[in-house]
Amino acid sequence: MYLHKQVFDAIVHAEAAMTKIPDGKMAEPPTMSDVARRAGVSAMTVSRALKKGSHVSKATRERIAQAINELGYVLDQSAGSLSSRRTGFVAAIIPSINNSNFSDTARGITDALEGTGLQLLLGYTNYSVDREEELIEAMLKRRPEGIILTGGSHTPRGRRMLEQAGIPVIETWDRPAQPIDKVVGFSNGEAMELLVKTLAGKGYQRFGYIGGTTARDTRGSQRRAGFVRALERLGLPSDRLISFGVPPISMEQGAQAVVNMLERWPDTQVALCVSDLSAFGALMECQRRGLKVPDDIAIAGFGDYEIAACCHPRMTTVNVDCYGIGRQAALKLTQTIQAVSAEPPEPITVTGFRVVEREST
Amino acid sequence: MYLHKQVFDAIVHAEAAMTKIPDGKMAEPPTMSDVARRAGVSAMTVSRALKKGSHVSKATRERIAQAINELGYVLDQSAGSLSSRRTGFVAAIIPSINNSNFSDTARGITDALEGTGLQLLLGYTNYSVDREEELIEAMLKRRPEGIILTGGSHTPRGRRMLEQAGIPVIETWDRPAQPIDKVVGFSNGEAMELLVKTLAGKGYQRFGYIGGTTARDTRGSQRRAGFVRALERLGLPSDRLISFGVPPISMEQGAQAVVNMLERWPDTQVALCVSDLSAFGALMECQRRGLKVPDDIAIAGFGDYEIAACCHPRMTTVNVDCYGIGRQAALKLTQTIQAVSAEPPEPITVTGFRVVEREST
DNA sequence: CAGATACATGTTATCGCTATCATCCAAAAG
DNA sequence: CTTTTGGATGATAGCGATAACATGTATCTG
Repeated sequence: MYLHKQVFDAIVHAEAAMTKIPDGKMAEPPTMSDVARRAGVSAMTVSRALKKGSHVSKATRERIAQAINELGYVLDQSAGSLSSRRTGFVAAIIPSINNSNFSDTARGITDALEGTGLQLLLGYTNYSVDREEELIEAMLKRRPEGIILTGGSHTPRGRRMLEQAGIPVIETWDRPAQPIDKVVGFSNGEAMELLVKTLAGKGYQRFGYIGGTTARDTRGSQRRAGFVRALERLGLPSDRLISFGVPPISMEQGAQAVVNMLERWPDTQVALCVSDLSAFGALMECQRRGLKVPDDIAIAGFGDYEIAACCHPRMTTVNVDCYGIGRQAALKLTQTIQAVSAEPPEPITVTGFRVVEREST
Repeated sequence: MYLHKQVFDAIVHAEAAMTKIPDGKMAEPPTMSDVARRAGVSAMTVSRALKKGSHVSKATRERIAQAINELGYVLDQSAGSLSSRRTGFVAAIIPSINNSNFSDTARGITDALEGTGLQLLLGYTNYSVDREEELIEAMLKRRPEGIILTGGSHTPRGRRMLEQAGIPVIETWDRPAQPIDKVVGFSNGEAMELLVKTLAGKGYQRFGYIGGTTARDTRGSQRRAGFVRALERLGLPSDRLISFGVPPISMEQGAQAVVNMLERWPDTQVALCVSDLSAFGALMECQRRGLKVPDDIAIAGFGDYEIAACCHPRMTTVNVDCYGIGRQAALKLTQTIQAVSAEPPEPITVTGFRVVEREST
């Protein structure tokens, strides 16, 4: 294409990487036929040589390898996919790649995909369902063989596209009331409830909660709801709720929120935070103000980030096995794809969580 | 009669996308021709209707939109790419997505790509050049329109593939001696030198350095080299070097390393760390041991992560504008791609850095 | 009102690869 | 010595879209 070629030419000129053809025009990147011609075989044989497990004689294979090397040929997988109807990748959409539990999930997916011939294509939404819809469409246009999503909230159109895509869909990190297809997740509400109960068991009575505004982050909202529910069951006050900023709320926002909380309810005994990051911000701010944690105020987070195990005092939190969620999601995906004769996997996998008690409570 | 069959087929298609047809096979997803038939136009017109800026009458456009909706059609971009020679995505390869400066760079890229019609495809290497080579090949097989890399160290084969790919290549976060193509980066060595000089100016004399083993993380090695160089110039001892673990070294490793350092050189005045994460680990460990920071020992990091601004005491570090690197890299990429008549961009952009002095030194 | 101009649409020929079937040949089997 | 077998290879026909050109119609220009 014209545009493409210009760019190509410019670079070739700059790098002198490609050879000039007599008439002065630059060479297009080589195709499989070029390789075939040079190796004295048919294109089909080159295709076979590039695919493991097909019958190509050793001699031919070597000649082809040499031709590929000389030409600097790289297979065009898009063309291959079109023909074979297999694109060789799966899509995963997570809210954020930065400083978040979800990147561990992404690692889990990558690791589980290792050796399956499937590659991960990652997208992130910044916690926006609209952005998610865009991403779903962009991914689907490239025909992934499966798709892994975070959470169970999608736009109606996004949901519809997923339902009609004809590929396995795995929703993670949540337990949607109406799953699209398969699920690997846990109840964020229950996890937070467990934390509240555990701390109540240690004698705490006046709980506060710090999180973002509820609209965007559904998992955050569920944690907050779990907080309220648990306290109501225990007959303890559940109205000390600080909503501070747009999710994901940052360390700095956690710091501001805890100040806010202590102004409104100075006798709060323990502050639970929507994530370890805001909890950390709160923890540092308390120290800055000369408050002793946990003696003057206890603090707990959610997610068991590295920071929770490493800060001082070390922080109580809830571990939700982010990496395992990714692994299991990818596993379920590949099992579904390969479920030709084999049993299809369970539609729903509930992953575990556990409270990690440390020094901050 | 004929019409009947069309409608029937179409309905079967639409419904079968989510269910199974009687014979148990999954329905094929609808193609552009299916849409065209249903809308009573040619495939080409459907293609036009899906592309902005092409002339399709309002009435036709609406009929097509309806057909698309009824069939749940999603454009197959791989097929389109093959024909148009434009895949509509750029590849970026970063060392790590987890808790790192590089995810900010990724954000910068995404943001700068907004509205260009180009999508980001992200891969991460876990700091392994071999993994990088694999990723380069995997990406190139999908024919990106450009590729953004972190750093200037690649395997010979990886480098060769990049040179011959015929697309713009941007190396970032570094100033390679022999760039492949374009560069957006800074000298990690100089940045660390500046930090040393700044702190020496405050009176510190006995500097220690904490980093990972030098083999993998080239940027880490460069920072370390800058550390040594700066001290030599100042005539100060530069032998207090702790290499602890495989990069990227974690918070926990930073904690262990600082202990190690204080055992070997108890009179160290300031510990510089390869990143804010290890610096944070060191900071917390010092507090745990009752050391006052910065009075007993000063600590500085590198990268200006959120944690540096939020921890207590707030941490001195070097800000290197990660987000800006991503933005500028993506900008340079799109400029190069679109350099039809316009000037091609400068081959090398040097990004700035600055020391952020806070309470920990 | 002829010719120019712009828009609306269709037809045809690929894009680069792989599925499929056909062919050839040598080694094994009967 | 014929038949069988299976490995090695080639020829052909798409995969689903778009570029490029062709055609037809409406609107404008002088």
